Formats: sequence, structure tokens, C-alpha cells
Amino acid sequence: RLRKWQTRARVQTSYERNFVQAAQELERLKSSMGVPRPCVEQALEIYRQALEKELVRGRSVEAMAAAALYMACRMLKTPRPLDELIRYTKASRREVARCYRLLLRELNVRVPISDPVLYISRVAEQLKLTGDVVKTAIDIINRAKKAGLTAGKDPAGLAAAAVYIASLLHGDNRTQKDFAVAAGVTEVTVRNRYKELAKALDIKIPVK
Amino acid sequence: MDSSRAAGPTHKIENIVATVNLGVELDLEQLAERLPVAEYNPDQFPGLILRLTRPRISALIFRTGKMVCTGAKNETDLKNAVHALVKLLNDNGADVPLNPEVQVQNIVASGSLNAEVDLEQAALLLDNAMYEPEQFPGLIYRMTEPRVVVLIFGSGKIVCTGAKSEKDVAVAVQRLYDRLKELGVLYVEEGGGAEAEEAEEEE
DNA sequence: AGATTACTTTCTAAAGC
DNA sequence: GCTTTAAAAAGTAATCT
Repeated sequence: RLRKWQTRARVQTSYERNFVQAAQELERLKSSMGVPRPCVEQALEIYRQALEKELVRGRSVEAMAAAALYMACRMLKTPRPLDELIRYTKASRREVARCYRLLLRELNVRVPISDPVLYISRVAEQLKLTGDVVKTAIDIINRAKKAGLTAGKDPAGLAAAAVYIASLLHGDNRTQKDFAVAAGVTEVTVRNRYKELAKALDIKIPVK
Repeated sequence: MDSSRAAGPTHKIENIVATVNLGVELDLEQLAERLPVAEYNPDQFPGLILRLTRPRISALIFRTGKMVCTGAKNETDLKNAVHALVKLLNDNGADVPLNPEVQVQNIVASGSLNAEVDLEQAALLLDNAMYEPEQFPGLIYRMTEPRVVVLIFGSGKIVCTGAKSEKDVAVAVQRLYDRLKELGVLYVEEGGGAEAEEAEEEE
């Protein structure tokens, strides 16, 4: 009877200790990178499920918490690029990505496919662009999807290029670098996507 | 003109990984001394690395007499490489049998479905599929029979890995093509715009 | 702006840490 | 789990001219 009590106490303690650790780590990530509160709550729920299915065994709390947050942000339609997330964690990109794949496979969760449109508002917000520019950018992405130009491409790069083209069409233009930095990709990627989209969608950019 | 439609999938073997049991223990230190081209850093990796040229095949040779050969594009090159390696070892102080047991462990093949693929739709309709364009441009598809993993790209190009035989590769590629075709996610350029490829009439 | 090189993903065995 | 080897796909990235 004593052994039973000890076992139960030990299990509860380790589960709770791990969960509290994860909650603290998620709280730290929220304040350092400005993640919306609902994402943290969703991440906690994902982490709880991971703990119940014993997916955290042999893995660091940091890596699993980061993976849960990455997944939560995508589920709530406010994605953060994995490469941005890992700048705030001590866990390696490799391990966070591995945890994410584990969560994808083992939990019965549906994570919506990464959509360039979701990155448009982030870029527009950072660069303080108008609603008209955003509207045009979204239209460009939708046409690109129909034309089959988005398969395999980084959604952040596609969004950056679409917003770049949209702002060129609306007059006030900024450098490709501004869009690249806002989207977290290189200028080369913005340029490549821009050329591809402009040519395939036959978009004429006004020269000024 | 008759063969213009439904070209079907094609593939090519790119790499064969095989294990070889030489059956005798080897003195890697001695081998490394006599073979200056060999790489041997036991602190980094327990195997001695030998690279053959024409064809370019690499071998990892272990103290236990077991060996891993990589880089062969066909079984003939693999067999020849094993013979060359055995001779090389025997010419440098080892005494291994001339015809050791060779086991193919993994075959990597590249290929094409000869049709573009709607990866987003494919990811939704296939089980055991993962498509994360933020991390990798290809859709990762785990096929259970034969047990292989196929990387599928928007262009229709594919990579099949994990197969133990050339037949597995051929079967996997054809099965993948048939499955994607029935899901309606394969597209060919012509025929009045991006239209689902027409099913081929079987007699 | 290119060109080059290099890294991402998948697989597999080997022996040892 | 990691270390090493080979190979392809297509995208992104860093570095050099």
C-alpha cells in the first residue's frame, strides 16, 4: 500500500513538474517574442496532450514547448516562422523540428497547410501598409495558387514578393530589402519570387 | 502521336547502400598506414573510409570485418567494387575471402511522374503524408507496401528511398502514380489549361 | 545581379559513445 | 540519440566576383 502511494505521488510530481516547467518556458517565449495569449493557451493544451502520450520522454522541455507553440500559432492562423521561433529558444532547430513532426504524427491534430496569405498581414503590419495594398497582395497570391506557382515555395517568401508587387502597383514603393527583413527571408528570395510572379501572372510594374 | 498522352512514371537508380560481411577481424590501424588514401579517425568514427574512383563508390570498413558500401548505381558496379575492395585489403596485409556475402540495405532512386502535382491537395488526401513548404519543398509520403518513403515535388519529380530491391522501387513508383492519378492531383500542361490528367483506357 | 557552394528532407547499415 | 558515407529532388542562403 505504501509502494502504491509512492508510485502515484512520484508520477504526479514528475508530470506536474514538467508541465509547470513548460508553462514557464511558454510564458517566457510569449513575452520575449510577443505571441498572442490564445496561442500560448493552445500550446499548453498541445503540451498537455504530448505529456499524456509520453512524447516528452528523452526530449528537452524547451524543444517540445517551442514545437507546441509553433504548432499552436499555425492552428490559430497566426503563424511564426520556425527560424524566428528558434532564435528565442536554446533548443536547436533540428530538435524543435523533430518534436514538431512527432506532435504532427502522434497527436490527432489537423494543422492547416502553411498559407502565404497569413504572412501578408504580418509583413503589412510591420511596414504599415494600407488595406488596399494588402487586398492586392492577397489577390496576387490567390492567382499564383491557381496558376500552380506556390507548390514547394516558402510561404513567407511568396508573401513578401506579393506585398512588394502590390506596393509597387499602389505607388509608394520601398526596397526589396524592407520586405525581405519583414518576412524573414533574403532579398534574393524576394527577387526570385517577384520575377516569377510578375512574369507568370503578367503583371506590369509602372516605372517611375 | 498515340504515345503522347499519359507518359506514366519513369525512374532511375541513383544510389545503392549495401553491407558486406568479410568474416574476419581487421587491423584498421595497419590498413590505414598502408593505404594513405584511407581516412581513419577512430575518435570521430569507428570505421575506416575508402573511396574508389571509376565508379565512385565509398566503403566504410570496420574492425569486425563488416563493411558498408555506398554510391553504386547498379548491382554490377557494386559487385565489382566489392571485389576490388577485397583485393585491395588482401594486398595490404588482410586475409579476407574472395566472395563475401553482400546485402543490399537501401536503394535511392530519382524519377518523374511526368505530370505536375498539386501538393496541397495531395497532402490533404493522402494518409501518411507530410507537406511543410516552410521546411522542405517536397511532400514526404510514407508508403506501407512496399515500405518506402517518397519525396514528391510540385514539378512531378520524385525521390524514392528505403527500398531493398529494384523491384520495390518500380512497384512503389507505379503505385504512387496510380494513387495520385485516382486522387486527381496530377496535372499535365496541355488540353486547355490545367486540367486533371485523363485516365488512360485499359483494354 | 549571377555564380558557387552548401545546407534543408528522406533512407540504410556499420561500432561505439 | 550522435558520429560517417552516398544520392536525388527544389528551395533557401551565404559568400564571392
